[in-house]
Amino acid sequence: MTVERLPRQFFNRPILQVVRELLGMRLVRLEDGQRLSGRIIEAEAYRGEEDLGCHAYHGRTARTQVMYGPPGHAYVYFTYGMHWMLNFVVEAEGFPAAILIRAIHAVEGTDIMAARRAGQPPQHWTDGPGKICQALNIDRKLNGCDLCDPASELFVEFDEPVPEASTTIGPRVGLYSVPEPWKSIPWRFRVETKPFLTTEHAEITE
DNA sequence: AGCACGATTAACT
DNA sequence: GTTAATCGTGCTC
Repeated sequence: MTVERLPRQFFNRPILQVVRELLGMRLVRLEDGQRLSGRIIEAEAYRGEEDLGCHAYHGRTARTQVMYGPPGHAYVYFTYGMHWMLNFVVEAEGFPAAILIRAIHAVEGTDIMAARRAGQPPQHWTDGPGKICQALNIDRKLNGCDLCDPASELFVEFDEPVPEASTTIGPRVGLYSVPEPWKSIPWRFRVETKPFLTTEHAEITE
């Protein structure tokens, strides 16, 4: 089966639609031809200069420049003095909007991820935005990376979409000092944890 | 040049 | 539930 990278057209649409459809898709990181990948199970939308939770509320700066660029690129930033965060730039060029990838379910290259997430059990390899970047070796070198360039080392492949009924929506995480309504606006999307299963079985399966 | 704070994590009580 | 770790960013002198 031939799997294709999601085209720029996919990212060049209203952000909430893109976030919703990203669930289940496969994030792929290539390192010397080695594939590290996982299905996206949680993501959040950050949209426009009015959104006080979005870095672009400062306007265009050296850091947020990528968010104003064309869709389908990676916006990778550093925070809390130690963690990298991976985002996808979406919507039209000139308008700042990005999707934070918060959690993936590891599929390929899990031995390498396990080594980088030393001491952590599988369920904690990639269940946070900083953890994903640690497991997949994503840092400032990938900021601005074109996800739609056939030669790029970071991209998204089509995989089985997640049914609407399996998606839960809620407020974004970690915006402690952001004023309302932005603090509570329901722009966080995640694949619902299946009930009646223990944590170690509550994962996406084919 | 200095400052406050952050789209977090891991370890602890 | 609480907290230390740690430094880039954008703002104010």
